[in-house]
Amino acid sequence: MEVNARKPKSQHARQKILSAASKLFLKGGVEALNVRAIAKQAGLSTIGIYSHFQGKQGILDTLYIEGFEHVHTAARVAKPAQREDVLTAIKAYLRIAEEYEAHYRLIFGEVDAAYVPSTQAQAAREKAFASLLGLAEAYLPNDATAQEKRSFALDIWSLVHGYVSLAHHGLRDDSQVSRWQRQVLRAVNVYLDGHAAQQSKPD
Amino acid sequence: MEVNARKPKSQHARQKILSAASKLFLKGGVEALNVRAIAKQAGLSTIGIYSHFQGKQGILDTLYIEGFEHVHTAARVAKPAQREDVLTAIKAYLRIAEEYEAHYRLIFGEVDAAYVPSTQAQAAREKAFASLLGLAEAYLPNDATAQEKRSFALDIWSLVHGYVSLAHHGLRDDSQVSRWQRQVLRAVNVYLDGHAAQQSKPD
DNA sequence: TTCTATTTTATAACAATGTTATGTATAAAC
DNA sequence: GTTTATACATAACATTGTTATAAAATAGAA
Repeated sequence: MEVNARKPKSQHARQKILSAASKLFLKGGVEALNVRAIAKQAGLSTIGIYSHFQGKQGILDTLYIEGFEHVHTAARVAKPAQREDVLTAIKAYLRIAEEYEAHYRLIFGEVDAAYVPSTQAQAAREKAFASLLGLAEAYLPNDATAQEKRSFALDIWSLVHGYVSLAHHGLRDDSQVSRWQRQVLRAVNVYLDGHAAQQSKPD
Repeated sequence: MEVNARKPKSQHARQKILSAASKLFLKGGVEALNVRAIAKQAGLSTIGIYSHFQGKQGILDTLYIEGFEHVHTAARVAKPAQREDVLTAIKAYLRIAEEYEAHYRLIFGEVDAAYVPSTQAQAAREKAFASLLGLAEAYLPNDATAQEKRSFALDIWSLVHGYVSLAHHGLRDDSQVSRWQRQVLRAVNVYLDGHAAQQSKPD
């Protein structure tokens, strides 16, 4: 009676644990993620977290990777990109920051000062940044240097992430999310205006 | 033999505890702040943390207030302010973010997801933001609306804080602090160019 | 100064949470 | 089928914030 024989039974446990952790995380953030709660939600004991994920760190790393994968997805654009495409990517980014708030807080360290992402988790971050570089490449002129692309990507990311972070820490008044997003997009437009003015007058 | 009779004796203990906590915090960040370590550093038992500070939360709140007081100090400028003055304030902000990194991480939540600043601590944040509004007011034309000032302050703060936050989370390559700071200032200049262009063409 | 009330204090115990240890069960390899 | 490796439940451990208890110290009133 081996039903679903393609996946070893232990992978069922791994999936159960990850599914339980994700459910708790999406609903209650990282505070809801303690090994006893995860084990209970999965209908198992805590030891599986250690055998399958090497402990709580492994759970957090998995979620961290998911978080940056969302960022990666949002930032991807096709070449060439106009201003509207940049703004569309930023809207997607902001949507993810809202919809996956727990992930967002995890990837930007609002978790526990002791959490240090694993090497693999850090690779997910690099991949997400690479997609932002892709956005810069698609938007900037073909003769833009690597340094210019990098600077552009960092500028945009700083501005947008800065807004998200300030919102997380009490600097957003009671305005609606959509209004805050319009603020972000307006700020990015101001930046893009300044950037365009620089491009049109070579030093 | 009441030497230093102006300060009740219990205030000596309070000061000892705060001094011990600050010393640990500045050196080891929030991870170094556990009640047993603080008590040991102060040469007392842990109970004083509860009677004088109502627990660890009180210690964190006190340090959080210090953090935003540093921000407040950096952002203060005299009226009227030119671009150079804005850049000077940003440099001061970046210096503080570097020199008081533990404070900076505390005020932006890189501590423990369960830490929620007290009402008094949140007031320190509002005061710091008020000084950024003052910066906006000093820089913008006299007929700028409150909304314009607020937007400007948030834009600048988002951009600068965004850069600091990205640096905290692995997005700063191995470049020197001063080079990163030049990046921030360049980005702010791009933004200010865009902003100036908007000011000179009313919609 | 004495007495009373309040606050502070050291110490032990408790609660929560990540982790490890132990022995058993299951899965994989031969 | 036997042996080896992995997964598992459970209990115990280690750490850290907090509370409980009793005693000491301080502050305020008479």
